[in-house]
Amino acid sequence: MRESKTSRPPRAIDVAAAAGVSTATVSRAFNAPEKVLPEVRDKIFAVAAELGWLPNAAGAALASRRTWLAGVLIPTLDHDVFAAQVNALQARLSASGITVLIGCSNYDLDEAAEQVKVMLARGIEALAVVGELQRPELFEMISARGVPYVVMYSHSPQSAHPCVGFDNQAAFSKLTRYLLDLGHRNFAVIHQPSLDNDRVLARLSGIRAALASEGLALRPQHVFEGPATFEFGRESLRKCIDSAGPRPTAIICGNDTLAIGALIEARAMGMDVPGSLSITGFDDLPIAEFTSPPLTTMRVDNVAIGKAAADYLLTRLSQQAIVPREAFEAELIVRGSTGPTGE
Amino acid sequence: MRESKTSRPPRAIDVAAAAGVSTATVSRAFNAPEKVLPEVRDKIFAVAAELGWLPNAAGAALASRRTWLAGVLIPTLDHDVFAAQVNALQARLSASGITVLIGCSNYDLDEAAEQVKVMLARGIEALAVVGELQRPELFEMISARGVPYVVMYSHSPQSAHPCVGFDNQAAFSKLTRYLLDLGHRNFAVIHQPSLDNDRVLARLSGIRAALASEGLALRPQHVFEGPATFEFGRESLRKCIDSAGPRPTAIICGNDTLAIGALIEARAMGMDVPGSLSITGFDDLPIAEFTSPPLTTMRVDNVAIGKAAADYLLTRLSQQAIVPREAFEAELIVRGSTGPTGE
DNA sequence: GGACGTAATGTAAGCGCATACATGCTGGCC
DNA sequence: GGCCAGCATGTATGCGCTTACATTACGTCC
Repeated sequence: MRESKTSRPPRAIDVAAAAGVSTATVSRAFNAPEKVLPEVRDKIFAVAAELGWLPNAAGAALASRRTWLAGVLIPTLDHDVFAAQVNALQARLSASGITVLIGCSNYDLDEAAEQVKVMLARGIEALAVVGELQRPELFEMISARGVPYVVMYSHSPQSAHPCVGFDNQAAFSKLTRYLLDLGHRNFAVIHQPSLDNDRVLARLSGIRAALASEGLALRPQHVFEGPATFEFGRESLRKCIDSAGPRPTAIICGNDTLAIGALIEARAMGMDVPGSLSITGFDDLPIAEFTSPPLTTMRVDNVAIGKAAADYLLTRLSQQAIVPREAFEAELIVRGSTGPTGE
Repeated sequence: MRESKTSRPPRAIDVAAAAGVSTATVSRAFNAPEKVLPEVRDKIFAVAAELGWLPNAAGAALASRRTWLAGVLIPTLDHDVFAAQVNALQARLSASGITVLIGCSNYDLDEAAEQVKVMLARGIEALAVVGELQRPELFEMISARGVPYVVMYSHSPQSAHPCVGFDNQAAFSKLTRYLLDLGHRNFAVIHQPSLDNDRVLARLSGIRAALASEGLALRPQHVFEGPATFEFGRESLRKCIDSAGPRPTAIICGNDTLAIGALIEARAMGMDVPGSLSITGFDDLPIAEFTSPPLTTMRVDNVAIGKAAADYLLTRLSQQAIVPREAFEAELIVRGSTGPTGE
């Protein structure tokens, strides 16, 4: 491990010289140990450790045409849902010797395409991307290079892409159905920005579809779109309650953060939840269990999705077989924030 | 962008041929545009786009001896604090054309050293690492290669490493001091696993130091170490209250999750917070403002830390000047979960 | 005992680029 | 008008590794 700060890092040829072998043998000792005599191998390992040699990945990639790199493209790391998926995916791929490049698009499609371009230049051999609503050139680029990919988190039956996720539309239809069955007929929705976001769009259409099956619809003044923060949830709840006309008895929120914000504000306004107002979330954040009342929400196993996406890519990397797409289901978690209409 | 799936990706020489120039000019068009005649440059760009050529990073790295890669080593992405730091750091470095490799150690020092080894093999030119409690070989490896690094998140005055973070010990001393000034004399602590974790260790010693200055100490039965979950917070609070002997009037928690767990349980047990029990957290999670009562906690600007770490590395990368270490301060946020002792 | 298979290692080419150096060309200046 | 500066581009080498192929040594089998 000795090596002066000024000199360049040792190369395979240095190890070879010190061990009295050729660079080919050094390479084999690390990449195909069984092809090298145990004593020679041990000598090489000892010398490499002594010199602090690490095989230069760029050289290896160039010569072997393998980078052992994969990419994952998500909107942001600043969201438990994506962080959990990436964490699981990375753990899995890392165990197979694959380094993962994480790209964040910040919900910007052009940025997403740009990130993929950078990743491809780096030589990723597989890619997982959140959301299937992307610039067409994004999929074109990876297809042109024959890089296997998978769409994570969302899963729509008619999707043109392999995907590992759940059906956002079906999930919100189920949730809405649950509320309809409770007797609710007046709904409000508080949701995240929908621009370029297929998950949010699918959720909204799931709600509308379920309502339509009962001949119901959302009033424009009862749909609130804004940042996924507690504050926006609170503010929207207030506007919703204060607005003229028939007051909603059920509020469907795009995620738990918005729902908890709404819940907090409803309680602050002295409203009876679920007596006179039902509120639902999505994600089942750990805190959802502990709000008062506990939040009715839906749970998705993000760790499983990350693992499944990794497994899918690993399979595609090792063989040509087409693996069936994997559908997860969002599970409805009924807690205390929802109940029958008071009427 | 045409290119069959079977053929290998185009190379610079293909672009050169199609544009009627040499590979040197293609390289210059992308890396030193001002050295190429505008019309030639445009032709090259057009051809490159047409062919879908992306410069192979491995080849570029080998030839230029620059990888434009940096690494960041964190315990896990599954924690808002680290995710926020990484997100900010990555955004900053990405804007400078640097790709960041994210390594997660899962709080395991050997795994951390292994990750750094992999990163060095990939050719990272800079490294940010959370926590200064690491295997010595970790720092030896990066020093041997002359790779600039910075310790993120923690910052202790006597540290041997450049660091961008705050003084965990001082922060918890300040917090404890605040409670002491409120009249508290009986304390309990609920904290995360301290093994190999300098942040947690420093926090504990900050608490003990402040108490010692008043001749006080923590009773072993009032110190709870376990996973940073709501559940462990609840469970510990219950044990704490049910335990024999003098009951603590203030509970210092290692982070907000534990504190909120404790708060929930205290309220469930019918205790008056802060009337008969004060509870503090750390991190100032968004939800901390909305618990009942709102949680007294401490805030650290993780986004700023991530940015500052990136800036430090960027500076070290561009010049040799030693940049002074940057000290952040944890800000005390007094809310409703703390108050004077009831006595 | 000689031919041959096999295992261990060496030799050398080349992966896709960047860049030092060479070349050619234009224009300005005395 | 000749010379030279300076610009645009080309030529060719090598970055550090892997791997096809060559070589060597050895054991085996008839």
